[in-house]
Amino acid sequence: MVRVRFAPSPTGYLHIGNARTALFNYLFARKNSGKFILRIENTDTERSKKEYEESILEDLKWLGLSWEEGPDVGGPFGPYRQTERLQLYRDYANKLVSEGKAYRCWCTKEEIEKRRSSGDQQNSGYDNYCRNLSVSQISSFQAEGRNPVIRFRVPDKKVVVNDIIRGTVIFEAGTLNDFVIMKSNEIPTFHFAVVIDDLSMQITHVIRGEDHLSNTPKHILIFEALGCNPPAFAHMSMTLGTDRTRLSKRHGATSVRQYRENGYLAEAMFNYLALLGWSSKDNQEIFSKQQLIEEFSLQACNKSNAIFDPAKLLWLNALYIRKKSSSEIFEISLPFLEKAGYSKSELEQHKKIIEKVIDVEKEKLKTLQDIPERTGYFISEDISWNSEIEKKVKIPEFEKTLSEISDLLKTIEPFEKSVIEATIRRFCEERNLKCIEVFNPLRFVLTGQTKGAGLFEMIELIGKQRCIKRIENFLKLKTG
RNA sequence: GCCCCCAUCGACUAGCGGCCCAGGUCACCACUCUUUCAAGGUGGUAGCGCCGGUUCGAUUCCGGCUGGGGGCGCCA
Repeated sequence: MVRVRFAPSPTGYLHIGNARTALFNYLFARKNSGKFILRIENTDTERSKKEYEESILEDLKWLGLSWEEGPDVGGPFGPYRQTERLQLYRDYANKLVSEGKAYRCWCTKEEIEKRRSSGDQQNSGYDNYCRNLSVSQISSFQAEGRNPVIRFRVPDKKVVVNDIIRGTVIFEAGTLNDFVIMKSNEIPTFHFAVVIDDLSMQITHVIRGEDHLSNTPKHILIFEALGCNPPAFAHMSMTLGTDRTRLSKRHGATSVRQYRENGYLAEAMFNYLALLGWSSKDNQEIFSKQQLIEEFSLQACNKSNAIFDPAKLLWLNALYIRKKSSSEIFEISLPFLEKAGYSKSELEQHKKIIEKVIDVEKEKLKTLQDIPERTGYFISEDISWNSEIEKKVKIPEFEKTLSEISDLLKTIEPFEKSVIEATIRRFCEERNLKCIEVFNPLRFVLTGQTKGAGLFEMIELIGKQRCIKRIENFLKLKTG
């Protein structure tokens, strides 16, 4: 039984790169009919926040990922929050100490740094100072009231990582320093907690970012010291920003929360993230979740880092918007409409018309955020005209033509797209006017915009009375 | 300083010794469709980092170099 986990640390919103890691774990679990487990790694008590944990869970769910075991749903290997498992880590740590595989170290940060900078070797980090302390040294440290950390006694040997994505990677453990597994506050470090948790939660495959590849020997060494076989490892390529450095705030939006708030669809994000560092045999680009699950494999993962390209995400987003029905889009765009100032009741009241508008405007939408400005002139009673844009559409004697069209509109019955179009086209013909010279300015007068859906469907949706009123208002404005 | 990973168009990638004077997608450009804006259609610009091997033959295999990324925390 395949068991994989995603183990975020709740120190911020769900990052795009982490979301991709979560996604790959999820796909692998589903593909292999295994379990996907969510574990909260909150041993950094300084930076971990409950709000972040909640937001990460929300965003994962929004993305469309679901888990069988986790802090919210429980499970047979819980608890799933590391701060609730402290006794477990302490027990294992003490076991290692009693077996001589780990030891207490009383050095302060300053002492370590001092010895490092004064030493002749360029070697960085801890110098294994407390490895073999005498009983008297230990008791004198204790007498000083120092709180020790527990360090792992790193053996001098080769450690082989058989990585599913990268193949065999060999490390010389002798180049590692004895690293801390328990902090002086008796909270485990990441390296120790992951191993104990992956072990006790019976994780079979550890799928994580390449930034952990260099740390993997430490983890394997701990598994071995505990007399256990390590899980299989798969280190995915990293997600970088457009300048090839780590994706960070400098690159704009980096959390899935931000994309969600900017009007991106979960399906688009899901699909896009899957394409980063993975590809199907035939280079297919558009996948449903189900197809992705069927096609996914770790072997097909690319070894080189991938740059997050917002432009391609945007393209996919527009594509997924076009694929959705207008009632679906209406539902998910409600928060955006409300944010633009429409009340819930107002939106409910105009539901039918907004859906029609979405139908007509759908193919122009890039994000859900575009919806308010695209639908505003259908909902509002009155509109205003931007004088800058107006300059583009001026034509001579337009006022006169406009009032004639207004009169014409009054006579149209039924007020439907095809009838309106036929009437106005006939009008242009009779006056010997080029259609385009009439259509564009008319669009501007009626909507305040120079872009939008087909002119006649817009006129129909705006409605006879409002069209006439808008023309009147416009003429009033022009003639003083 | 030490250790590890990676290297095909601007970006994501296909390629697993000859089918490749390198294919697809996004972006970009042009044309087309068109009442606007899009979407769509057609076409185009653009890439195997460098140097040595191996081989009849290297994008593909090996080595070095260079470049990029990562790790070496009482952060995860």
